[in-house]
Amino acid sequence: MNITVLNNSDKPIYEQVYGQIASQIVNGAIEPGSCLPSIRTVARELRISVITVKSAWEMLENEGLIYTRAGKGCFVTEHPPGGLADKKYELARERLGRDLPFYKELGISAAQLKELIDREYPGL
Amino acid sequence: MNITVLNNSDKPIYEQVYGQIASQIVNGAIEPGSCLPSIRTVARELRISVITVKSAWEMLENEGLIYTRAGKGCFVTEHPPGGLADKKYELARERLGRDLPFYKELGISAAQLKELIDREYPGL
Amino acid sequence: MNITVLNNSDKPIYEQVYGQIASQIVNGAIEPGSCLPSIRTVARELRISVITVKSAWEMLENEGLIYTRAGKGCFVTEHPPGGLADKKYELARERLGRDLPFYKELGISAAQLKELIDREYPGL
Amino acid sequence: MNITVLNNSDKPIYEQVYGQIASQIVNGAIEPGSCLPSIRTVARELRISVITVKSAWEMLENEGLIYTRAGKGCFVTEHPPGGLADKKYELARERLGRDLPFYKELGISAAQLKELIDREYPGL
DNA sequence: GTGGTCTAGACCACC
DNA sequence: GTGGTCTAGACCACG
Repeated sequence: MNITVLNNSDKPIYEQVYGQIASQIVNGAIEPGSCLPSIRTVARELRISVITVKSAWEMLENEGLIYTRAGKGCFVTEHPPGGLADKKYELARERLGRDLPFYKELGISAAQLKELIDREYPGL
Repeated sequence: MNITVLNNSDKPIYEQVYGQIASQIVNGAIEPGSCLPSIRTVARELRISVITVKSAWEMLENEGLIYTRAGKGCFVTEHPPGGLADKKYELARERLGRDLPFYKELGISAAQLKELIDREYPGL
Repeated sequence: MNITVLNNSDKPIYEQVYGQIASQIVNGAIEPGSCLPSIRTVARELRISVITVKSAWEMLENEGLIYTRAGKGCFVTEHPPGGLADKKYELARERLGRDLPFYKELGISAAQLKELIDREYPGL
Repeated sequence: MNITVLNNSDKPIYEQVYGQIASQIVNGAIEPGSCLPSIRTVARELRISVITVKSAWEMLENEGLIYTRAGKGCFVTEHPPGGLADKKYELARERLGRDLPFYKELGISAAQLKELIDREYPGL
């Protein structure tokens, strides 16, 4: 449960939090079935607003990655539809889908795009 | 000079307009040196505000894709620094750069990403 | 954070505001990393439109002198590319470059121009 | 009487024309007392509007560089107040005066400005 | 006719 | 509260 918030990022804070939690869930870094820390705890530790954390948690719930039990807390879904590995690809596919029209419009072919990835992806 | 505006898009209108014009310029669909239609004309045709069009035009000018002459109109830059082909890759690289951290965080490798592209890129 | 606006100036208001803020930033009069007053506050104090202030702020952002975070405010860039000292010379060089063709056309030599500066620069 | 008009200049056409004529007068390239070509002739040759040429001629007249005789034409002033050489410096001083506040505000000293000139003035 | 600037007023997302 | 976006309507300089 490591989260880092950058105030000078271009992404809103709630998306930063969402992204990091989501990644740790699909990567297995956070145990399926485990209980997430309360939004108030997270808010206090990251020194951000409770509402901001709540937004992130809501995104996770909408994605089916966690579920909420009133009065108990939020838990990582044990068996998300399709499994965790699929979730990972689903999130990536969704993101890629938003950009492909842009590349196509620009006249970038799949081959050229893959070339760009090789050049720009430093961490393999 | 084809532009389509979606009001229910998540992208602001001026960015939609910018993206479509920018693409047509770097693709050569719009002649270098030619005069763009006046912001008032475009605003009328797309049924949006003059200022919204102007925002898009300003982005194009900041990118060095067009230059504007008060009282005359806006013209496509003949020889942008680096050439049009470079501009095309520059725009794509910029976009890709915004997403790579996301994929890396998710645990998607370059190989997996390229696989995704092959599966999702219908127009080759 | 001192700004003075002259309505009868030949320069548009947003450029006046931009110039004064930019100078105070490159001079260190405004702390790097600090938060600028909100565009609404500045607009109220200077009795100008919010949008006019926003134009100035956008110029500052395009120059890389500030960055803005929606819902938080606008912040002075801590480490602009090249450093603040370079920014200072860059702005001066840019301005000078616009005038040199004029002096050359007039038949003023570099020596004569420097002579003029000595005579006209009261503050050394 | 050589004038070149650049459509893609950032300066308005009437200022381009004004500047070139003014320079040629203060440099002696145009004979004092001589008759300038008619605004219609100039407009035809430069393929610009008569009104545009008229604006330039009016600036010249306001500067005291030419005078108009209705029905006869426009003539270069033989003895402008202070002499032609002074006019040259006057124009330069005026231009410089507009920029010095900018440099001072930026924190650029006279010495630094002269340094910049040496570096940026290619034609001595 | 063109773009440049400025205005007041509105709704939205984020914190 | 903050900035982001969009609107309608106005006046100006330029050609």
